[in-house]
Amino acid sequence: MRKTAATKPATMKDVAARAGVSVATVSNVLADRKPVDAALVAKVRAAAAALGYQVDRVASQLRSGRARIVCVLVPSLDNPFFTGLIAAIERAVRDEGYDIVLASGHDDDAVERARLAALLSWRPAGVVVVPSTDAFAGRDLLEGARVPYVVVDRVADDVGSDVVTVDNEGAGRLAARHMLELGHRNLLVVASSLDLANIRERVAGIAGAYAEIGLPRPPVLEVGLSFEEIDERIDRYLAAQGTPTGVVALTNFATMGAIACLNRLDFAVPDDISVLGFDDYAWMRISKPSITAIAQPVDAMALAAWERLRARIDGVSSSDTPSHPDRLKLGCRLEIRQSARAVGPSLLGADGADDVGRKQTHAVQR
Amino acid sequence: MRKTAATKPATMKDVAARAGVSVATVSNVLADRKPVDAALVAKVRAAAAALGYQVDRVASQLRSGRARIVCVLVPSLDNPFFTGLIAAIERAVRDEGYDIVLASGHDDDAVERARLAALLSWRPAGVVVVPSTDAFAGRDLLEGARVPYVVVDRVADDVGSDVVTVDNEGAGRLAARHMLELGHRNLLVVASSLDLANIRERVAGIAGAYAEIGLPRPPVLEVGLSFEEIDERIDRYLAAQGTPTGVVALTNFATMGAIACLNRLDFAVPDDISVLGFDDYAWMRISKPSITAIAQPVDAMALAAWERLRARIDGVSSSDTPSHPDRLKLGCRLEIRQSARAVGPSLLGADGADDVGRKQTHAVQR
DNA sequence: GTGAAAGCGCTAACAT
DNA sequence: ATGTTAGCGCTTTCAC
Repeated sequence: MRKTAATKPATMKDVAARAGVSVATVSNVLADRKPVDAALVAKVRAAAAALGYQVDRVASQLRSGRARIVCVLVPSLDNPFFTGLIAAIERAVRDEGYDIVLASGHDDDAVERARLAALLSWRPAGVVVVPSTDAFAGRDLLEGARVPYVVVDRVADDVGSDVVTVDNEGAGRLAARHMLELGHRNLLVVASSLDLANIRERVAGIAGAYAEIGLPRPPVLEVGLSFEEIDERIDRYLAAQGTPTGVVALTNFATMGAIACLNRLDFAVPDDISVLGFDDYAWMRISKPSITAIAQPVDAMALAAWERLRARIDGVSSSDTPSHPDRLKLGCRLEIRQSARAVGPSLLGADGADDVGRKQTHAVQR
Repeated sequence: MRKTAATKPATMKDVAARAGVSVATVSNVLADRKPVDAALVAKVRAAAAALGYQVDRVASQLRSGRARIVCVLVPSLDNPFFTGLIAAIERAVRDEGYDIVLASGHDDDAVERARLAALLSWRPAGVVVVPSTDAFAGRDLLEGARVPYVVVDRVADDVGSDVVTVDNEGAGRLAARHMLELGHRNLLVVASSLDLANIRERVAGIAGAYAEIGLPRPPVLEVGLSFEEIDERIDRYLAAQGTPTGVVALTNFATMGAIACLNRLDFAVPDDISVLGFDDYAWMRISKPSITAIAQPVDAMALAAWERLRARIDGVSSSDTPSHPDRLKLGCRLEIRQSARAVGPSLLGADGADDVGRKQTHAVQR
């Protein structure tokens, strides 16, 4: 049995013909735009259902100029932090009739630009972008397109666009103070790449916390993104510099890599060495030992980004003067578990002793 | 300083005017469709660059009838298996000029249908769908839309559409035979939900392997999807039925949940109890002990799905008679690590002793 | 409350 | 090789 040749999908005209009304009426009924006589509404609905008709959003967008597309561009789809962000954006957006067009910058400026150009050619209502590098190679495209957009997570300099980030310095400080409280003087900071501003801010937070109490800033080891690299760099560092009492890893990959390396070298965590990681995933809870970590407010970031974006989208269509760019900085949480233990008396004053299992930096909006 | 009101993006007409040519020529240059005089090409390119012009894909699609959209619908964006699939699909399609419109069925038939209807209204070139349940609530929409589509991973019955799955029964058999080789007579199978055909197939594979050598089929515990549930069900089972020598968990969530529960109950893995999990993620390698697991060929699945889809897309446009539906079944790999250990002599014949670290089921195409 | 008709930005057939 | 023009399916005036 041979399938019939691909029939074209039904159009509004088909529905109109079947219902015995004009296309304008069909449009008004299906979009619930103008009041239409109840009898006609029923006829139109019946005809549409019979034909399995769905409005062609492409034609709709072209004619109306109103897009129901939100583009999301992230540096990588292999990183659970970004896919978590996407999941949260999807939840926020889907009930408002928007669809997500997704792309990855593959951690590369050139790819980012190319993908962004492709995304923008859909003339989306707005875009959420996590730049692949501090260069933010796609910014000029975004500006040129005059589309509402919000930059999330990786924000290098203070430009005039809406921004949602985490309080990275506060997070670093939070991590450092926890380690100080546990008596760690001799800390190693493991960072993916110091080319990323958010990572540098985390480092700065740690350095600040140590400096505040007169301790030298802990050494920072830049380890890259592949597990092999991470393993090798840490291994070499330990061989050359000796073993610190604790490690703070500044990304989820760095956290995994550090633990993998320490396991391989047969260091016991936390007995031989303490580990404090970044990001909070299920495996960190079930891991043995469970991993003490700084949890980033992924859902809140996504929600805030969408809220801001929607405000801009609605603002534009109602010819509102857009308010000034919004810089939102969300606080992180410390999840105290088993991988970091005390190696001596607290190095903080008594005021640091609010150690009840979770701590939070302030959410700062300015 | 006040921004100027949102200027409309440049159109092809603008570019044509600036370059002193017709819109048709602009179109031909930018789409590289017809040969155009070099001098004009240069002028057009210059004008387009000056205006930062990008073709409006919405208008382009409406007019040409050719879409460069691939829709991807998965049951959940919080599951690394599905996000891994998405990542691989993105890599495959991006270089061919397609963009991905993404949606989640949220493990719910009704949501799946609704999201699919929304996706289809973009009139995509094709869609990749992982059904949320065996009911595959969206299938009729897909059929009605006469759009090329391929069903991935969760496939309940043998319908006439392209399908890419894993050899679930083979995977189950692979897992079971490994445990048998390690001498496990007393096994517990932990499944998320037996409402999913692929899970039932894995169970059947395990049961088959045990039956083949005259052993009773291992008990199967259905634990749901939340960690709390998993923990509670396993805890209760162990209390009531006693401790098996080994656990086989049939999804990544079940694997995590099982390990979490055993950790909480202070069972040592693998000394007190062996664990064999499903899916293969970085945390399983770094975990202590590292987790022996069945790895699914996520990238190969995505690639195969796209290849099939593209063939259909191209086939349709060249008025080819579509070939018969393709059912592709890919083999899984066993990653032998530390979480499953021998508890006695192998229960298999000597032919089962090919234990060199990795095993693979056959890739079957039919 | 309903319909006729214009036109969104582009592509493709046709004319030159 | 280049230009002119119709029209994709819809939304939106504007008549009625």
